[in-house]
Amino acid sequence: AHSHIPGTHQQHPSHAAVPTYKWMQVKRNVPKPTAPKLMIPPAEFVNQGGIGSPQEGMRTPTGSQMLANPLLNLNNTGRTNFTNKQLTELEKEFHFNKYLTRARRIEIASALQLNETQVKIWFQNRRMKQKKRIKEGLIIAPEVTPSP
Amino acid sequence: VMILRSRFLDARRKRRNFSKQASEILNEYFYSHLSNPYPSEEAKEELARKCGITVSQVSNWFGNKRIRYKKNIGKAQEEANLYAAKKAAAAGASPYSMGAASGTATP
DNA sequence: ACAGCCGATCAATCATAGAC
DNA sequence: TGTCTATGATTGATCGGCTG
Repeated sequence: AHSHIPGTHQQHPSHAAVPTYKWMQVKRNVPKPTAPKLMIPPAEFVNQGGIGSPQEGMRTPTGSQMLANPLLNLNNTGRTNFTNKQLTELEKEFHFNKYLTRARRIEIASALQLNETQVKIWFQNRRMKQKKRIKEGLIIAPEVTPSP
Repeated sequence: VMILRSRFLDARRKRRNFSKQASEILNEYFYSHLSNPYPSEEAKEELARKCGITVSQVSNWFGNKRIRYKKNIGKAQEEANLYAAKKAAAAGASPYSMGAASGTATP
């Protein structure tokens, strides 16, 4: 987003080299604070007794949220750390529908404690991910109901 | 413990560094288009072919390269720039450098 | 007007290969 | 043989453009 007509304006003459073009100065907007987040340490809610259900798609990003107590969020940045449970549910829903209806989105968001936007974005990213995989030859057929 | 599980699913993350030659090609393109290091889909396909990697990998490479270049600026980047610029100039007509955007002007 | 989608990219992070 | 750095991949979220 950003690169218009290239090679047109350097920030400064800079005798030597390394001009510093605008793409180098692109700064994305702060990732949003994401939900107010209640700071109530639910204490022993860490998770039901042990690995009750490691889930199919267990994904443990070391350290970060693996012991995720704050079943939701982030540290300081706007990047949300989805829990395994959330990802598992989203994945399950995706398998059912590649696209969400407004109503469904609200249900999911509510059930998983996420914003509607986060759910929406997750599905968008998930679709792109699948497209990429199919393109790379992996993964099975597209399986699109060829609607007659 | 659970970390073990990570490999289970994240197994794909078994990466392998690209060949020296592939990196050379990618860097050459990057520095010879430093003013706008955003190869088109077609350019990516060609780079992928020449490097023997996938288009996605080319995209990942440029994405990482751009971000990491910014994170420095005025570092070894300067050096690498000269290196690549020179090399590109020498190579002259073969690889890329065609009309397209601009040209790196060569001030 | 407008929200959702696409395609590309960003930015932070993960996990490992390779340098030392 | 371990430690530290370079690097490829992943992913929640943003940017600009297009569309119903």
